[in-house]
Amino acid sequence: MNTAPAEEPRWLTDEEQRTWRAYVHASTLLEDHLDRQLQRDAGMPHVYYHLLVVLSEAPRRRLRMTELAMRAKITRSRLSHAVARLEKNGWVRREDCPDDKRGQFAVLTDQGYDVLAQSAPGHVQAVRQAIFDRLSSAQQETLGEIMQIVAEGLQPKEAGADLPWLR
Amino acid sequence: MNTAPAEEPRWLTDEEQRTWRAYVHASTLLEDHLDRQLQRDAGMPHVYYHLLVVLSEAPRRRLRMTELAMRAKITRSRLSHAVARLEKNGWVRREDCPDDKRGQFAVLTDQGYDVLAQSAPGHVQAVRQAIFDRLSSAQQETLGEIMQIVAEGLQPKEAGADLPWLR
DNA sequence: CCTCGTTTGTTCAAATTTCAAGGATGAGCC
DNA sequence: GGCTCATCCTTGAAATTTGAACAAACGAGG
Repeated sequence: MNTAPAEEPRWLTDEEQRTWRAYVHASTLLEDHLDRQLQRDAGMPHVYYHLLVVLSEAPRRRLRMTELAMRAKITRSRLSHAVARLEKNGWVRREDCPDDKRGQFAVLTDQGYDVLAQSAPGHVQAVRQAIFDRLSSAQQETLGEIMQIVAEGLQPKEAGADLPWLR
Repeated sequence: MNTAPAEEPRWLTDEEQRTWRAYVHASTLLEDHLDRQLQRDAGMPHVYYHLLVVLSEAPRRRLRMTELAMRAKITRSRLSHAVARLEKNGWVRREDCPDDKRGQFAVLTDQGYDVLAQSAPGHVQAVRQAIFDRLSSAQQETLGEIMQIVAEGLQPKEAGADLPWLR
């Protein structure tokens, strides 16, 4: 029996290679760009900003920690640290969950909402300048499709996966 | 004079919003996925792996620190720390530059090359499974174009930009 | 009620990243 | 040479992220 795969791996073609590198290159630059823009204008990195956005859209601007972590695609550990930091800034507050004594709600404060409202225009502009102003509508449409497909492929569990016996 | 922008910012349309969120979602999942895959199979995060790849393609498998930083799109500070770590692992070695006493070469060691050779198939497979196996050739082509465009828009200086008086 | 296994959120330490600062060298110029 | 400014890379501290370990609370059986 072999310790290594018997077959030569399917390497990327030159074309695929170029595409992949372009992706890595662009996504790196974009994350850096948005992080710097938000750090400068809102005082927090992109991930934290996104947490506030997700909270702002939830009913009563609050979510259970685990739910927030899932919607923002980060680990609970990372979220704990992030919320601690945002709490220090006064953007977020924790509240006990009445139904479940283990549970905590992360609540967007009024002050947090204000920061969001003030920095949102700049952020939208940055995203627009980096992406949408440069792409045709056909390209935008395809980009959406592609990212949808890629995300589905990587999603640990899609909606309903917690009910595997139904599939 | 106004302290705030006079005009309502151009918010994203619903369609743009969906596309943007799909992008953030997918790119987050993808980076996490590759980081975990490489951390498990190669003992380093994706960024470090990429450094080794870039070095492996350079003549004599070596590059000046600044050049490596630029090609990998990271800051020199980050590179210094990263190389220090890779040096501890024995995958990279530093060498003085004869022409410029300030300069340092980062050199990929044989051991580093081996690690790369051993982990490359798994990495390629991960990328292929996440992206290329799921996209039509038309989608792949468009993805390449899009990322090329986005990268150019964010590139601090493109080729020749260090000669601004020529433009 | 009790026990077992799961879920929830936190915490610690280690690793990584960022940012500002700094030492050393190079290059142009008088 | 000496002066000035830019470049090369490193360093240290603070911030962030990761992964493992943990206590508390839940919940299904028995």
